Amino acid sequence: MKTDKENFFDLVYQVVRLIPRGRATSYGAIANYLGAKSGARTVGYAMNAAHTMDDVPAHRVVNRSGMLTGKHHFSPPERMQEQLEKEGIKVENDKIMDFNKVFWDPNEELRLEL
DNA sequence: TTCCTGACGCTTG
DNA sequence: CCAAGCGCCAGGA
Repeated sequence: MKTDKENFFDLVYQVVRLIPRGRATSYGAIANYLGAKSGARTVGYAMNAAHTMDDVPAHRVVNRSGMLTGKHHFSPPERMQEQLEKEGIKVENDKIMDFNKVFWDPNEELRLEL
């Protein structure tokens, strides 16, 4: 019997998978999109579980400042920045440059299910 | 069952 | 403008 909590995690994975290449979003944006505006931390926790999923580009998810706070959780921490730069996202000092440009807000781009 | 920690975010000083 | 504190949800000991 699955609980609603598991559903929340699954929703997070789906949203992250929908992030287009060369774009990035924040934990709070995803949480807000799922209705848990205060559950940004929970989103990050879901990403931790997503670490086992190759279909979930967790490297495209950063905090609201665009800082690669979760890079330390990648296999090699540098993998996250490397992936982002490979997609065209400029990263410097563990932070995404022009985050306002690469920012991908599900509420603005995916406002179809709500 | 209770306490602590954590890939965050917002408000207040 | 910069720094610190509180609140949120979930999992592990």
